[in-house]
Amino acid sequence: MEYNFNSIEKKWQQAWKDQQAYKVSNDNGRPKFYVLDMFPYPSGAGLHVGHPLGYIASDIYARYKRLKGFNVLHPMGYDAFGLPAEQYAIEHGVHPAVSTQKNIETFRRQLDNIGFSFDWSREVRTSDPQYYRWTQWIFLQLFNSFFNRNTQKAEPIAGLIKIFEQEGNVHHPIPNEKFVLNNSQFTIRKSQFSSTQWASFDEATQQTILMEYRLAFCGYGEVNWCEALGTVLANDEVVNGVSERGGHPVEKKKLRQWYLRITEYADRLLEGLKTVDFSEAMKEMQSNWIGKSSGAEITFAIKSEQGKVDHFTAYTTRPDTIFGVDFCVIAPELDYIADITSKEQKEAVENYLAYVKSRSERERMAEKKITGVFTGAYALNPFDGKEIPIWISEYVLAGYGTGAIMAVPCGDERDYKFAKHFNIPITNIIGDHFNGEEANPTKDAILQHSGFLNGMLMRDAMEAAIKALEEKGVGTRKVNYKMRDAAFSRQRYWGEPFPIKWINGIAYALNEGELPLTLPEVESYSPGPEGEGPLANITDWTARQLETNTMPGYAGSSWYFLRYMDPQNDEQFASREATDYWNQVDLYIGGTEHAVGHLLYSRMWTKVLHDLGHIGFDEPFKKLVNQGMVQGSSRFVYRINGTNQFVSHGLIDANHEYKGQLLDKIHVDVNFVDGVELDRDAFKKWKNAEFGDAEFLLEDGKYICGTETEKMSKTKYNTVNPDDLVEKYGADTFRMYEMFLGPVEMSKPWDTKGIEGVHRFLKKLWRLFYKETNSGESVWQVNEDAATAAELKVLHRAIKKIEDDTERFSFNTGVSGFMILVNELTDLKCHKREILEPMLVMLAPYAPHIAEELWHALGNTSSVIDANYPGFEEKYLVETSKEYPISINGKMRTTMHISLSAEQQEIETLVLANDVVQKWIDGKTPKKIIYVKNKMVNIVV
RNA sequence: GCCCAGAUGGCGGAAUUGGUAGACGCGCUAGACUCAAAAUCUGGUUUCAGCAAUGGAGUGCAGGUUCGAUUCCUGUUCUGGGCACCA
Repeated sequence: MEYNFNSIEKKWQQAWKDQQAYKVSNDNGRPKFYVLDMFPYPSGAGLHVGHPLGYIASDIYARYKRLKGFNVLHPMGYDAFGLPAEQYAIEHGVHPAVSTQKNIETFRRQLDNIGFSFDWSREVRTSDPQYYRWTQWIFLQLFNSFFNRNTQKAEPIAGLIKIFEQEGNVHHPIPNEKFVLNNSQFTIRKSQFSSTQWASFDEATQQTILMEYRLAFCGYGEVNWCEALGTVLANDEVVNGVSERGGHPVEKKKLRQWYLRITEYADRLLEGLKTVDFSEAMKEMQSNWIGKSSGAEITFAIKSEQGKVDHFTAYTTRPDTIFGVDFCVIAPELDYIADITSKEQKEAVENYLAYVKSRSERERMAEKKITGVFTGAYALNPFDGKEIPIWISEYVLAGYGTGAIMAVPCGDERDYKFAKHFNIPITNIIGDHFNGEEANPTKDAILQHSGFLNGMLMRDAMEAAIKALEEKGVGTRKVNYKMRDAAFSRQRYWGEPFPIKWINGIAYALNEGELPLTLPEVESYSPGPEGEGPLANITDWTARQLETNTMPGYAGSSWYFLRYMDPQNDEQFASREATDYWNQVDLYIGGTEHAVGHLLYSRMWTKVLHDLGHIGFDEPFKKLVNQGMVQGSSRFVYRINGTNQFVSHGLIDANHEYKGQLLDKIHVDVNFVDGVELDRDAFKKWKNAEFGDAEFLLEDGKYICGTETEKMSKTKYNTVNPDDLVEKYGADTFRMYEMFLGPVEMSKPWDTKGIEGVHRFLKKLWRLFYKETNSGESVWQVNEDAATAAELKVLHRAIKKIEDDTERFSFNTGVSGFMILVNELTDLKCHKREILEPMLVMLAPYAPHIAEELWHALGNTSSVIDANYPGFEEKYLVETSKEYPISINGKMRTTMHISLSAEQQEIETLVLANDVVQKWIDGKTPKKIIYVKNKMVNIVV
């Protein structure tokens, strides 16, 4: 028998499928373990070698846990709604459902090649009506709930209505402080209303107010509008002012949009991070995104010519610096600017506002010039009445805090630069801490020139200042967040329809019985009128007054981990029994790119479902592992400009030329390159029209390519298809090699070269079972002899090492562990069942096919994947006698055989009895003898 | 600019709590088998000096703590990632 991996792998993949070997039941008496991969968006490009990295790691862990006696849930599915399929539909007229189905089939075929242990009976697809029915249902839960700030959790909106009927909203103020209700009958101060007022409101007014509380709500707001994509994007989908997908420009636009009131969960999302096992980097990304800061809002009286506006409010995190305020700055978008501008400054202000308007978001972010204009008005310092000029500048953002700041140039770098630029005098309140050259944001200075705060340490003065502000009624303690409510609608076709009906401008939820509201067929995927989605083109849809937006890509992915627990349930999104049993995802593997998108949204949805009593846990993922990116290792050829001559990399001059001639640097398909040496014939055939007559200037008879590490992509010809590697080396080799590349978390460039080594290892392992004779035959050579102590030692050490490595996700050293084991057994000429059988069980998570094949060859009838993971015995791990290094004062002198069973005391005796040691320490009594971790004995004289 | 992570042979990377740095693999190299090549197997492979035994240096750079530092501390350089007018 040769190691014919292709037939072995096909055979066992089929067998596992036939036996439904990976089908898992909800509760089979064993402890549960939930291993989840971030499900893929099935793109048309198929898998490259980077995609399976995380899947292989999770598969190894899932299989390992199964062997360890756990009931393991390890499902897979598809994030099937999304922009690319729709874009493809617009360009090629193919229905997104059709292209998505085709892409899924490709993905599935590629995944199956690698031998994963997914329970495919639990597959979910977010675009399946039986799935998105429950996405819509959860949306209705969000729509029909509000966040009760007093209990800090989501509660049904029906309860809020009862409260309004009894006491108005005194104890439940409208979350948006800027909200103003225009009602002809009542003037509502600070958006507060009584029970009688509530009762007198008409339906429209009541619904408008309720909309201000709903966790999924509709409102007008500035959104990130992408003209090229014809849709709105969430903040995390915009990178540097352009869309994450496609890199199209994004502008601010006011539109009616659906939102998730995720800001209400800011604190709990932050708190929850303490209870989960995510990397520090990941936690930090999330908490930066939430961006909690605490400080105070301070009201400044305004002294202006017109006198129309008598005060404004600024937000600061440093109320202790109140006496260092030398000017105030308000955002150009604020509506009261015209009312405070003086006659003299009117023209300058108007010019400035026009200038700001002319600048795009992108320019503003890219340039960061210091610009601004004086309004002619003054703010009065609430404590000493000092007149403070009020400026307008684009560096103050309207959307954060109050859109107005108090500027303290000696303590804040931006304020300092602004003051210098406009020659505003600077007050120094921190003495020597301020050198006049740059601002110093310290909190450890003693305050000066600060009225009643003089002599106080800044960190202590914060509290004192807030107290004083509150006592005077000119300020309050205030917490702010950078995070905004998440835009939750898209003017697109390929997404979940909202289960919402509009009647007289009021949004009403559909009944649960009307779900799923299925996506209708459309004739064209182009946008509807006035920035609306394609659904607005359908007469029947609009006649039914249905919402024409669809949900964004992250809707379906915010809860899919729950559906896997009970995927066929058509009564509920998942039974409480199932969610109680499977509970949190014990191990979640995926990339960091979802740090502030998917991971935050799914955490929020989980919390809402928990608050409403639908599930019993409020964090979805117990442990998160971020796999690193696999980068492409690109190869280049260099053509002399204007010729068909290609110059080998080593012949190129330091200034990237060849004998003074310019070179074109051309990406070449990495699959034609062996290491760095180009397969010249394959290269010519590749693009025959262009390179067919290529001539090569060689070095040592070879054409050497240039290399660079870049992102893996088709256009750079640096993608490697796993199918090809599986075909050539087998899935087991491919799996182990992906792991062998390095730690799962680390990003690394793909290099196919080393795969031979792993393949050689598997062949060597095979030869422990089958001996190749000189005549070319293979003979079964496993015997039933009892293992020797040396062999058992080798085995048990390997069990311990590989188990440890697997537990701590160090799969690369785990693979090394197998290599060492096989090398040692080969050296020992050990072909004993007693040793080889447990080895196969350990191997099964890493290389399941070969393990299964040899397991059956040993005469086992049941599958290796149902075996028990071997345990190790301590006694085989302990060295009975070992060569110990002995050092005197840290300087190593010799080695000695010492019995390890001896206690530390006995070792001292042994050491001191040794003549050589006695000579070294020259008859002196050692001060101490340090016995270090079974490794070294050090004598300090 | 701010925050985080990292830097180890020709290469990918090991060293789990401070204890003989360089496991394992690639590559290179010598040898075996072969008419030959491929495949396979065996040995060598941090570097400098030496025929060798052996000795010196060595984990980005400069210091420190320690009998002993890749590991801990301070400073510094570079690389990767994240955030970026959030007051």
